[in-house]
Parts: sequence; C-alpha cells; structure tokens
Amino acid sequence: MKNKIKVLRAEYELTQEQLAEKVDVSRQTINAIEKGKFDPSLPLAFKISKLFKMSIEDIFQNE
Amino acid sequence: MKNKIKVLRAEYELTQEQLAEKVDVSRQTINAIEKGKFDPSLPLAFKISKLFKMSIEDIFQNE
DNA sequence: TTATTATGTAAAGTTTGTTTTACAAATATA
DNA sequence: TATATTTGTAAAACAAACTTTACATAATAA
Repeated sequence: MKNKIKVLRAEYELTQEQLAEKVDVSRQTINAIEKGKFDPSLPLAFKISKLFKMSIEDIFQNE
Repeated sequence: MKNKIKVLRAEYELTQEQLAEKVDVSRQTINAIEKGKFDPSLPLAFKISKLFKMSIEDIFQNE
C-alpha cells in the first residue's frame, strides 16, 4: 500500500518526529510507514487523515 | 471504533461466512470486528469498503 | 569545519489483528 | 419438533503493527 505522508508532511512542514507526536506514535513508526515497511493500523490512518484534513482513500492507496 | 458492517451485510444478504470469504479473512475475524472486539487492519478496511462501495469513513467511525 | 537536526535502519520486545479448532446458543427451515 | 444454518465465543498459535534503544548517515546551521 502506497501513501502520500511524506509529501503532506512536507506541505505542513513537519518532521517525522513532530508528526509522530501529533498522532501519538514513535518516529520509527512514521518512518516505517513512509518507507512502506508496513501499513498503519486503521485508528492511526484515521488520526493521520484528520490531521491532514484528507480522506483515508486520498492519503493511502491500496496497491 | 464503531462500524456498519452488520447493517451492510444484511443489505447485501451475506452471512458472516460469505463476507469473510469475499474479503479473505476468517468468519471469526468478521464476527470480532462486528462485535467491536478489535479494529480491522487498513488493508482489510479497504477490501470491505470496496465490496460495499462506500468510503472507509462511512463504514468505520473513529471513537 | 564542527555541531546540531533529521532521517534510515536494526534488534528485541509488547500489543493487536488474524487463523484454526472447537463448541454452545440462537435462528431458520423441514 | 427435529435438523440445519448462523452467530457468539474462547484458547492457542502466529503475523503484523508498534515501542524502545541504539547507532549510522545525510542535511542544515553555526
């Protein structure tokens, strides 16, 4: 699953660390998701979606 | 996290078993999600969303 | 250049999602 | 009623998400 987190994070001028704090996960988790190492849980996807004011479907693309 | 799977499943006249087959998980997984025991993974949420032709946000409600 | 900040990554451990097997209870059908 | 189907649930095992610690590299600022 692909995602636009890196781009959105740049638009919002947030470091991985800052984004991690805002959505309550570790920096490594954000890094792993950006690098496609694993997918976020649905609750985390919701938090990211809310923060960036975009739908989950617009941020995450299934395959 | 709440969800409308039970209602959608009824509209589509699918048993838990049939829905499970269509989205490639076990019947117990569907049951657990319907009963709110845990949240689906994001990939599973996408499959369910696609099957019912509704957005993830319309099927799953955060908190 | 040196120091600081940001990113990539890895290993060990915990938590949560999922499977399998199994059985009991509820609901529908004969 | 009796039988079959559907749903609820539970335990053990496994997989995936996530944390913590730690270190190395890349980029930025002093």
